[in-house]
Amino acid sequence: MKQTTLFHILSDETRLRALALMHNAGEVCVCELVHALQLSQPKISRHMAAMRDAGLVLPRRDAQWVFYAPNPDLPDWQIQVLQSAMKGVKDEPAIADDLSRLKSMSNRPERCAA
Amino acid sequence: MKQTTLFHILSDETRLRALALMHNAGEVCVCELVHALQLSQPKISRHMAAMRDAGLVLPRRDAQWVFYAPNPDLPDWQIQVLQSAMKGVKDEPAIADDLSRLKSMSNRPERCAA
DNA sequence: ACCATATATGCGAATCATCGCATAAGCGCC
DNA sequence: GGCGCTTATGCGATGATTCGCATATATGGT
Repeated sequence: MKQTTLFHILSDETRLRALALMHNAGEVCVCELVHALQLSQPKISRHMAAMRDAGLVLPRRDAQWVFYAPNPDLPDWQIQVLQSAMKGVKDEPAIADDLSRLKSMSNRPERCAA
Repeated sequence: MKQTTLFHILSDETRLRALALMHNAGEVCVCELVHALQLSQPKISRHMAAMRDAGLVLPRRDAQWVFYAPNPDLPDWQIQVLQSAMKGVKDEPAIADDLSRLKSMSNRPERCAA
């Protein structure tokens, strides 16, 4: 992956919020993101596709759901960029709201074993 | 500065190369960047303006030259992102070429005391 | 005042990113 | 096969980014 690609991914608020949610809650599926971030399903799906194509997140299909999780096998410098980015957003109220909406979501899909 | 602003700045190859040159050589002026990166002067000037407006670099005017240097007073997470970004580019041949062109540049302006 | 060097910017063209909407595709269940 | 739920994508519109070119501005020297 080109260096600029990682930074381009991180330069969008929706993708940053989705990443923060994944790093806090582990695996999340698209419908959880839609609920927590309060955005349209196509919008979430496209942004997740961008991150998947860049290799930043890994998809796992489970029945009708697709769960996305941070890719743990990135080069060191990319892991460090992501960690620092998470530090940079961890005190944002919007991020806390996203997480709290996720936790209070009813109908969260059951996880089966990865 | 919004989190996304930093990443947007880093998502451009020209700005990354300019940052790498500054982090390796300290202060550099626009004409040095033009020579080292082999790009047009207006292009360099605009990219430096973007980084200056974002607070990432600090300008210092010295006679007809403007020297830019990395801003050392950024929030921790931003410093860490920048350091990781520099790790990510340090092995790129293009970056090494930029630095070598800078070192072999004749007519480099004299630095006066900051 | 004039000129040379260095840097910044106004402007229009071309390119790229993002979005909403509709719709397709994948999966389980009956 | 048909239905419901979930996710992905084709398409056109809109807005942002980047660029080249010309030109303005700033500084120092003669």
